[in-house]
Amino acid sequence: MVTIADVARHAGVAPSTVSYALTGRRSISSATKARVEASVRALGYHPHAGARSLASNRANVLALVLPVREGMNMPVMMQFVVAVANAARRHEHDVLLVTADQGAAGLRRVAGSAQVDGLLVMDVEMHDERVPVLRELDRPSVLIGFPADAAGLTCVDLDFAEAGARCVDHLADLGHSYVALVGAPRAVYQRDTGFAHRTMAGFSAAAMRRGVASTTLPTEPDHESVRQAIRGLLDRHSAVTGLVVHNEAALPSVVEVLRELGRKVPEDVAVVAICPDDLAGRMNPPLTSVAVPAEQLGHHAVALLMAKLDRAPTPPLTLLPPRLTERASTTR
Amino acid sequence: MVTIADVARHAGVAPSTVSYALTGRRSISSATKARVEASVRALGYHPHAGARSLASNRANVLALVLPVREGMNMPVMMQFVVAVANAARRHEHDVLLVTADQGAAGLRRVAGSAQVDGLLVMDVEMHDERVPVLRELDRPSVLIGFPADAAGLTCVDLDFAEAGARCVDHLADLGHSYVALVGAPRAVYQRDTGFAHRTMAGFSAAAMRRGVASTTLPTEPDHESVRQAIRGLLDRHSAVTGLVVHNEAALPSVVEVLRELGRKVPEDVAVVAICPDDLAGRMNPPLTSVAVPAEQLGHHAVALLMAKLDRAPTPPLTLLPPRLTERASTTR
DNA sequence: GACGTGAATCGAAACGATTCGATTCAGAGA
DNA sequence: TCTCTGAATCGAATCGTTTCGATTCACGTC
Repeated sequence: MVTIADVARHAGVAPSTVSYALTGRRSISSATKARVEASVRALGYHPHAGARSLASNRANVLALVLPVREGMNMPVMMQFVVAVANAARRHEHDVLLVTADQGAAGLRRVAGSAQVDGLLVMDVEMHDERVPVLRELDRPSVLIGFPADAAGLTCVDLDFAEAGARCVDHLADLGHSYVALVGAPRAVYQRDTGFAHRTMAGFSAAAMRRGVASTTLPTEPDHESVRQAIRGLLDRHSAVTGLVVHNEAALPSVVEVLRELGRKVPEDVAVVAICPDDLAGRMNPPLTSVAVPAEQLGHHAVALLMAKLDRAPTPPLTLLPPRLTERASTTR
Repeated sequence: MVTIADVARHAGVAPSTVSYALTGRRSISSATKARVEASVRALGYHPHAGARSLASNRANVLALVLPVREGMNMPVMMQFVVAVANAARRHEHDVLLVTADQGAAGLRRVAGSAQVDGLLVMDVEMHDERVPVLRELDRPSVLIGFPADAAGLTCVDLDFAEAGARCVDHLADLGHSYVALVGAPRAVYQRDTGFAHRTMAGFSAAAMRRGVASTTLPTEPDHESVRQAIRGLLDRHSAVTGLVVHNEAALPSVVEVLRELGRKVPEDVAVVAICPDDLAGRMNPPLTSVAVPAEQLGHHAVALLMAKLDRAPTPPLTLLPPRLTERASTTR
């Protein structure tokens, strides 16, 4: 293995000078710096991560705590993961995966062993068991999503309440007077997952505000369940002409079932989705949607965590404003 | 921070004794061991990962190199990731994420800095640029999937050739005499991704062997493309009565389009999918399928990597045998 | 009773970086 | 000429483990 001492010898300087030349923590003459960098390349030097973390008390690694639970949407999740990993790299950090089944012990382990400098927690529930653990840990963390009691935490999320409201507003603007929210699977609500609740709350509140009748139903993603749910919905609430779908996995089935039931989109039923933009655009017809900006959320979360690591002040709550894109599934 | 010296003091032994008691690398009397463990719990001691890796030359971390490319199926990918993470934990290892966009430099960095002990590489292409890098690295690695030239590498994968063949055999057994392979998006073939090629090869070879006419078509996942593809297929090859679908994302659309075209499944067209079991079972009708055993593959890959880390001999190539499950989309 | 043996434990030297004074040196100011 | 200053560099301590002899001790043997 090539060590910093080898580089120092090769460049004719002291090891500490190499360190300063590479980290930039003290001023080094540009001539020396260039010589050091040349030696680094010549020898193929990579600082030993363990030694570095031991000496500097920084691992340059973030933990990404990702639950994989029933009803979750994997493509969206994956977008997050990749966005986070890439954003972290841009800040000279790597990402260590911690799955939810490792539980509180997993969090304590990676934080306690100084394996990671900070934690990023995804898919936070209203009463999340991981939240108290995070509080007791001495490492900074950022939650993507937020719990009922967010005191003392840093959270980022899409403003789902506003997203739900924007959907209703859009439909109301188009003249619809009876709308339904086709939501996440029941399990997600039972877990009290924040984003699902907030969407629903925003949806209902906006309906009230706009004087639009509304109803909501949780939906399982398999085709048969969707069929029964939609059929039941249109039976019981025959005046419904606008659907807000907040369930990526069920989306194709919803559209198909409407067609099957002879309801044309958008003529008979308008559909607005809350999902990643590319998914909405690929549907047939392309769906008007409020984007879930996975990429942007991931970047933002990493940026906040970096700020906390630098002891910079950070806003406790960041809600990204929803953006609605009109496509063929709703028309004026 | 609680250090091993603190634990040693608390337990009344030398630091080295604590180390031996915890790692089990030398025999320690059970009385002492118990005392040390009690102290560890009492003080909440976690060994400092950096110090450990520096001293022992092992990081207890695996790199998971995951590309996220066009045409890839995220749910399957995610199953892999989670399976790998959990399997790694069972071997006392963590998982560091390396995304493909970090390229060869990323591999060199994590390996060169001793950040990881070994690498797991997913979605390997026939002529994968990462393969030469892996060869030059001094760390052991395991590929999930395999390249054209696998000499000197350790690879695990589902036996996709056999999977394709099993599908044809099943359809041939049912009396079908003209079958089609609805494959991955064109981009996947253009990249020379191994699994897609091998499925196609196995499919075609089996068709020859069984005296069954066959055709193949790459397929984009969006609904409209699927419709055109399937319609075109049934126009040009009107005698096709059996479909093998190796494209998770297109699956729902394929079934829907068949229905739309008035072809009943399984009466008019039999469908066999190559995809994760749960997905096949959730479709309407439930599809006969050859399972892509993500969980099993992930575990196996980790087990092999662990064996290599222990310098145990490992088979260079492992092909998991495909398992076909009959469901409602094909009938006798 | 001296001796060899093996199990249990100790002590100290790595491991490879960072970091904090200390040192050197050139140039400015008096 | 001497001192002062600040930039550039050096040297040594430090981080918290693991690991490799060395040491201790109890016990059985001759």
